[in-house]
Amino acid sequence: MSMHTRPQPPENQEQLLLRAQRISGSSLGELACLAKWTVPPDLKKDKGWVGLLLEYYLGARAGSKAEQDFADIGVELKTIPVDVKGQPLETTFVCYAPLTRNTGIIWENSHLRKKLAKVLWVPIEGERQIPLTQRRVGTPFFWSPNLDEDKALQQDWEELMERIIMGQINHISAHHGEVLQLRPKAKNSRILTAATGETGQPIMTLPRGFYLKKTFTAAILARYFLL
DNA sequence: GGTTGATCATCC
DNA sequence: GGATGATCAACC
Repeated sequence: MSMHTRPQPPENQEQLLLRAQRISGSSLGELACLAKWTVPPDLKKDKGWVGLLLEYYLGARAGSKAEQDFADIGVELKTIPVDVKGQPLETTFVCYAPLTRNTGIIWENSHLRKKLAKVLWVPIEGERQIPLTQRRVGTPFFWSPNLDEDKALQQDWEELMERIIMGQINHISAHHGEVLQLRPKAKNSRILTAATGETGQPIMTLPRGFYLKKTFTAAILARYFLL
């Protein structure tokens, strides 16, 4: 890598993949330097820093609120921290779970399915023993759920949504679900959002997000890299 | 507060 | 050691 300027949004999927391939093998310190970004000492107070740096290099619109990072070309970007064996070190956040006005939503039209329809996975070395500047970008690849993966996601999503709609939100833990988890997603545990209680009454509860379990993303990575 | 980007750190 | 519940920051 030499000179760098922030790219425009990619015009097509091939261009996006080429950009990601071009920075694979680079260290985060190298990329940050070229972009004139300051590298934080660690991710304790900058948990999204790596994702934002990749967004910058790939031309994602900063602070995008669209359904996907690259809505025009139908792609969601996910960086995923991996260990030396290529195993995921963290679960993967997908989207918030709708806790109200959710009775008409079906799997086929769900936000989660839309987001996961096509993902550009970018593995990044994520072990804490590796200084942030020295962590390297891995090989990027496109993924779309195969039939089995789609069915597994659908089953968990429908089961979790059913519980939410039935007022069981405060009885759902991250143990529910085979490939998906429902877990808190908020600035802190004092944040509240509207939901439905056990007798159908309005309640306030912690916002929840859907996360992909590590076993699920590990299989995706294995399917690609062992192919 | 809601949504984007996620990882931290305590508890099992 | 790993997963669950908690948390951090920017933008709106």
